[in-house]
Amino acid sequence: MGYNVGEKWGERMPVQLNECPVEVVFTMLSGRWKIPIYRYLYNNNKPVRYSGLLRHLPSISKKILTEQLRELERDGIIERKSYLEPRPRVEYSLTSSGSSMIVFLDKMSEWGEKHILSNETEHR
Amino acid sequence: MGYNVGEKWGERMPVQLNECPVEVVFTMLSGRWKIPIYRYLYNNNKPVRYSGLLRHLPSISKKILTEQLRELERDGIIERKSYLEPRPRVEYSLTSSGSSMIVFLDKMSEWGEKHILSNETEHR
DNA sequence: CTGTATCCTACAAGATACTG
DNA sequence: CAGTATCTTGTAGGATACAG
Repeated sequence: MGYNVGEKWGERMPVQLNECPVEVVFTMLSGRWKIPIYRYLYNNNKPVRYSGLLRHLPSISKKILTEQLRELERDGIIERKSYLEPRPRVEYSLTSSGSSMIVFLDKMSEWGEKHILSNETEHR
Repeated sequence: MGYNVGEKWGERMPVQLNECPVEVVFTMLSGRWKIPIYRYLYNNNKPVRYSGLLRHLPSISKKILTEQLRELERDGIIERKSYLEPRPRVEYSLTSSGSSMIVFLDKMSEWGEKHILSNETEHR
């Protein structure tokens, strides 16, 4: 954890070198809908269509969905496959790199389950 | 990972139940300076003064520093101790709960080291 | 030294309409 | 079906001045 302090956290730009990997990974996943999208793809465990995502995420707009998908794709977390067949469709799925994020996401979830509740009760 | 989709991601509010822990933990740590602050406290391994943080984080303003510290404190990640002695000072340190975040932060860092570079080379 | 109080700005996110 | 193109808005983050 001995990295320089980056000047542009949260900026959704392609990754720079010499940044703290934790900050970089955080940035990759920060976006109102990225974790929900990840969860949906992960749980489904098979490619999901654009319209499927739209249906599953009740209050997202198309513009935002496309934006977040493009960023996830750019960062190598998801994969986009377009089929122009009879009825055109686009399918999204996690890349192997994306799937491997589950290692720390699981740990995060565990930490959360253990500490979020104790906060709640502590504070009232 | 079978949680409902929260409506208020990124909102820096006290934690609600029934949310995805991953999203909650993400929210706890999202803030331009939270990871840098965490890193500084973690690496120092002993209480750090407000002015020390201010000096270490070159381009942060006092308002923002105080804000982020208050949120980290509210979420049980750091601890604030104020001494009114001859020369008043305030010291911040990680709580044990905060320190235990290192478990997933290390995994995140590992993932980052492995995948960020391969992205870079891939894309040029 | 350790903060508040104001004011300001940039940008992520959303609403809505249009398109290949 | 799977997107763009515009326009609007809320809010995180910052600059600066003042205060206990």
